[in-house]
Amino acid sequence: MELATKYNPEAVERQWYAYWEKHKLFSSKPDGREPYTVVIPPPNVTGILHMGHMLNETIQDILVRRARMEGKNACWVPGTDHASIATEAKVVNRLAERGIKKQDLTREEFLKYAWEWTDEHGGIILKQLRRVGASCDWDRTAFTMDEERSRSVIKVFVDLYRKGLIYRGVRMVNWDPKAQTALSDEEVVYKEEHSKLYYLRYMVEGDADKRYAIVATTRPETIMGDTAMCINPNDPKNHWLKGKRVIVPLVGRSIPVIEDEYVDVEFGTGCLKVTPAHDVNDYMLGEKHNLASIDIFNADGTLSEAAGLYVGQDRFEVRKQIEKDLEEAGLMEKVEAYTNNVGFSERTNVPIEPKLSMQWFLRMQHFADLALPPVMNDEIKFYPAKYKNTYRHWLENIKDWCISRQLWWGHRIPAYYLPEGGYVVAETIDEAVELARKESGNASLSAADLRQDEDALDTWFSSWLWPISLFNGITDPESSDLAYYYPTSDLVTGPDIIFFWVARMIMAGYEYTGKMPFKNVYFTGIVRDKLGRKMSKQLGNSPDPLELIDKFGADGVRMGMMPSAPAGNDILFDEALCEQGRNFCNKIWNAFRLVKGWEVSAEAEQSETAKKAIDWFSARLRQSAAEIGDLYKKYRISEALMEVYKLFWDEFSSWYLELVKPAYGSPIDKATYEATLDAFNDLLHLLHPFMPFITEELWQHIAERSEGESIMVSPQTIDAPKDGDAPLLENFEKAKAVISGVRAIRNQKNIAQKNVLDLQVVGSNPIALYDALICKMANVSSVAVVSEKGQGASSFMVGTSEYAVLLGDLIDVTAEIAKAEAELKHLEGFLAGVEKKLSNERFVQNAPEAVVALERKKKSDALSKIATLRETLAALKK
RNA sequence: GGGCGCUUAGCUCAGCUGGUUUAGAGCAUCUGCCUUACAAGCAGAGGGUCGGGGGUUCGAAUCCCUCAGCGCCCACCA
Repeated sequence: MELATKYNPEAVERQWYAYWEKHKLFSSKPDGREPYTVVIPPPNVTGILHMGHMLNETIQDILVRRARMEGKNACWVPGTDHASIATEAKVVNRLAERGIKKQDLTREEFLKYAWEWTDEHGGIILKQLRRVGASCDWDRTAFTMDEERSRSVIKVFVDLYRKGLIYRGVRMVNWDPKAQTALSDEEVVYKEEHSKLYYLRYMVEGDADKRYAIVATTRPETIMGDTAMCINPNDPKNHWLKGKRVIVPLVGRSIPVIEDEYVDVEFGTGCLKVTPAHDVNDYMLGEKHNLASIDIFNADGTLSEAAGLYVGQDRFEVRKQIEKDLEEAGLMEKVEAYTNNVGFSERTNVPIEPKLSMQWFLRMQHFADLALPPVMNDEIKFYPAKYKNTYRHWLENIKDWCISRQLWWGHRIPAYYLPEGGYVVAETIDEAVELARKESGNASLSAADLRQDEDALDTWFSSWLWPISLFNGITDPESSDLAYYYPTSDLVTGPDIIFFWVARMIMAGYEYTGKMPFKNVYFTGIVRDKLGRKMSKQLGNSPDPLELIDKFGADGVRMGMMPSAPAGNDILFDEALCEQGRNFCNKIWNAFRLVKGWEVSAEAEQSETAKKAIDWFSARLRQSAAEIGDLYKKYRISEALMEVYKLFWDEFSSWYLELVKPAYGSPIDKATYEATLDAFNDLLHLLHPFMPFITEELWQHIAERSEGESIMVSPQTIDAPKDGDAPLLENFEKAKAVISGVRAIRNQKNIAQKNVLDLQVVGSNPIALYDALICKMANVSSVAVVSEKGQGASSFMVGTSEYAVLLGDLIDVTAEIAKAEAELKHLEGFLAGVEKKLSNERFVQNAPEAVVALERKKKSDALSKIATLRETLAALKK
């Protein structure tokens, strides 16, 4: 078999993914095994894969593949989210391109377009996930608006309504004038903005001296909605305004001066304009002081008839215009530059307008009480744990959730209005009619008489059911899938949706199953560019994951991202990372080429060196596998990968393979060859979760694969560490140090590897059993035990043993002296530190015996090394 | 304004309840090598006193206080 010198991922990746799918290797059905379940954070149905997904899905796939290889029944459920606002916005834009306005369509017509769009784009991202290697059970693919999930949402809404947890009412909500819908508090992002602070003159009504109050505001366009001016009763400078009335500038309306300690005396002039319809705090003042509320805005952010002025103009146009008009009217005192925080819609990125409107809300205190304890007491574990704080703070300050959206794309609220007023909430229209008849006493009411609420539900009102609804657990609480797969095992997601999604899933989980929805939450970081900036279209710093996969292979990109992505840490992405991943693939590939290129001989005898190498490497494998298992348990996945990486590259390739490699032109003995294949097989198993494609590709050449088999379900063969492993590994490290010592001397003296050298060890040889191995790797004739090292030797220490390489004329005495003196200085400093400790009586008395004993060992070792060095120096200086 | 977290080699990070030879890894760097698996490689090397200051302790990167810088979350005084 002829193998290329470079690994070509393109040639194997698609083929293996097709093979996995064909043989349903990701498929999961309940059985007697321990389940391991992950539900995907559903990406937007019309979205495409970005670097954030790439990281997130890679982590999930590593966990899922690892669990699968451990013999668990791994089930990773994929799906997409209908993303109501985002998708509706996209559909609206697309229609606009065709010259169609949403307002001109009926709900049904609009939804037809929306489904077309969904069918066209939905599923793209699921295809892309396959390129990454994601081992999802595709037969279980779900959509938050498919029939099962929709029924679940409606059922839950009705249930919560009947439990009294959902209510309808007029409240001040966050209004998105672009999407023209209410938003939840979580969908508002605050940004600092450089704006202006306007000081307006409010003339005092009937004041002979034409005195006026000055009100500072950032939003002069809202004065048409003013229904009071407020001062702090304890503010002496404004005492004179008490009980007076003032005239709203330009508008001419007379409003009362009210008093409330809410007003900050220090801000501006201490006079606050009160606009109850357009400011949250003003709204509270209005409630308290029983003020009128004038809603001066239309849903799209233009001024309404109620404003009386500037009707039909946009809010920001009006701000500019009113500034001029106020100045012309002599009602503007001054304008200052001002920086304040403005709330923006997370989706449409336009400033939020606080607006009074009729909405549906979910009472959250009940859910907060359910969801806080299990996280705080670690029944549900967060990785990293610091997010527990964030979680607690939100739950301890929970506010009711506005769940209605003035959108068509989504789950329509199952509330039905009766002709003569009032409404009923029901899962189906039939049930609604029945309820309506009872409610109204009118037995002749029919479906046609009822009008369903126009609003849709917040997307997250379906997402929060995801771990349950994926297993049909809402519509069928006795579902066998639910019983088997739920609670799910691990959730992998970003901390940015801890409130939107994670917290609410925990709430729904306990409410509807009485159990947690998942046992562990792994929070990923944000993928940034190498300068630490967020990836954005504007900056053009966001690579396309699929192009990266084309260039470096899926395994290369996966492996490249992971080492620098510990849980909760942002990753500074650079293509160089993928190069490292690609190089690693190549390393694995070439190691395989080497092994497969060997000619195997049944007659050849196994060398002592090969035996030693095999013993050592199996111990090394056991040690690493245990370490890796421990790291997985702690969700330190990047460190687990680093461990595998070093194991393969340094220990296996650089040491083991070089040790067992037969001389040029010679065959390898059968026993060593088979042991090497076994080790390779073990390594492929450790590598597979991280790099599924190349490991599957190579495994077929190692194992006798029959159609349908796969490395991912083949048994692991690495044992737990054994008793003798530790000393064996320790001694082997010494042998490596001796070899490295010789090589370093070669490097310094420019002596080629092919020149055989003479090596001596002074006094005794504690690792004599590795002599042959050292001879092979360091290319020395022997390891001679001598009482005194020979002339012209360059020496080095391994532990407390002194090794010497005989160099004859090549020796550079000055350099040797300098080297020895530097080391002596270092050791003397070290010894001084140790002796300081040991001469401290309190240390000897208080420190644990083991620690003191260790210090004594350090001291004697140091003394012995110093003695050796002094002798060396003396000899050199002769 | 409140809270949380971070600051360890050029870069990205480990270093858990203070003690295992005067701090580790990967990448990058430097030197020498086209050595018959791999130059996307091999061998070797250099590089930090753990943000500043103070304290606790026999002993601190590790605990406490303080200052500085950075990041995130929440609140949202017009």
